[in-house]
Amino acid sequence: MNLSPAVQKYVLHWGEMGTRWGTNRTVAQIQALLYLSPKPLHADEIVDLLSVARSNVSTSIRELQSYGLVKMTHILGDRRDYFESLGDDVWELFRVIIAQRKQRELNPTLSMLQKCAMEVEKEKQTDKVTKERITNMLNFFETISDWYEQIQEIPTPTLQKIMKLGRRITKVINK
Amino acid sequence: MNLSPAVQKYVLHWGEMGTRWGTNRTVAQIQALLYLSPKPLHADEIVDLLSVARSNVSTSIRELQSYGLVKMTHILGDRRDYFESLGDDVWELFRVIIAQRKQRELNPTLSMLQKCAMEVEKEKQTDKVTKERITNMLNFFETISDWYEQIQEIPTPTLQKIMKLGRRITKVINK
DNA sequence: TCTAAATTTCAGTTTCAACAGAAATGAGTG
DNA sequence: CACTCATTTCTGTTGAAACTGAAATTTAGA
Repeated sequence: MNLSPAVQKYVLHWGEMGTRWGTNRTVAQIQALLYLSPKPLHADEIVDLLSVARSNVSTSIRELQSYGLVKMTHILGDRRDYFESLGDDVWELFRVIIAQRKQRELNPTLSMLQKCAMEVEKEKQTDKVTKERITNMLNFFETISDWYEQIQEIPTPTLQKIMKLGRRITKVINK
Repeated sequence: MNLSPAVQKYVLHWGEMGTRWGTNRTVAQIQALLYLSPKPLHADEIVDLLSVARSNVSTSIRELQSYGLVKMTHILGDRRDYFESLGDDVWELFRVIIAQRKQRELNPTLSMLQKCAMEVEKEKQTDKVTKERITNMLNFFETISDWYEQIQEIPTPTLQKIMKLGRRITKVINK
């Protein structure tokens, strides 16, 4: 049981990048592996293919499931859990990632900014510029947060169109 | 020399989040501090305010400068370097961050995917589904990459409008 | 050119998350 | 209800990056 060179390259790279994307190597590798696999895999196959500890696979899969990136399936006459990735629509993956990022990278800051904006207003010694910048940042985070949420509801073909439009969107908007 | 409670909260939070945004705590804290400061600060002031080592400030500032987030200024009759953050337009900050992310989180994967897509075509033993998924992911990354680049060129007011529109953009697009 | 202030480089340490392996728990079968 | 296979939890280890403090370098002015 082993991986083709191209698949191996993909999985290893995905693992390395995983750290920059906010997860750890194993989680990213497993996601890559399941994404590329034409059939569901069970935990021991993953252990084999990636040479990581069984326990590590267990916790990583759990994380992926909690994100909604990986689903469990079963095979008749086999007690073991099998796993497969979302994959038929890459844009659906994108939405899941966006939701995750919002929750981990945006929401905490958003509520901090709200508190800070309140508090700083009462501070007489604080410079006007400082107050203004906190407000600006708050507005920015609110806008981005909303956008992240609305993205969720745009169906794939439309989303694709928007992205492909790129800056030509300017023409449409300014009408 | 000290920080008001609200500013302190902001800076500390920014530092914690920094790790999730792809930098380290000190870099993020300094960026926050300079963003909120109504006047440029020199290195020793930063050391004082954040209680970090002088050398740490030095390397962190360098990183921020390389991103284009922080500029150096001078004051007449003072040899020391003073630093200030971009801040008048939060959306300009956003563009810088986007450019950074593209370079670190997208470009490496984009070129990996291109290589993999080439290679995997030659692999006869590899499943059709696998090949397809690599291609899909490549297309996705190409689209997103383009989008990141085009975002750079959209002026702030337009960008703001687009974001505020959110999913109502659908109506405009589908015409 | 020399000196003192300012900055940067470097080597050692500290910190923290990722991971392995063992032990514990759970679940299906005879 | 025991036994076995599968999964999860827990604890200790490891490795990588962040950070400090000292030493080295650079820079501006006399």
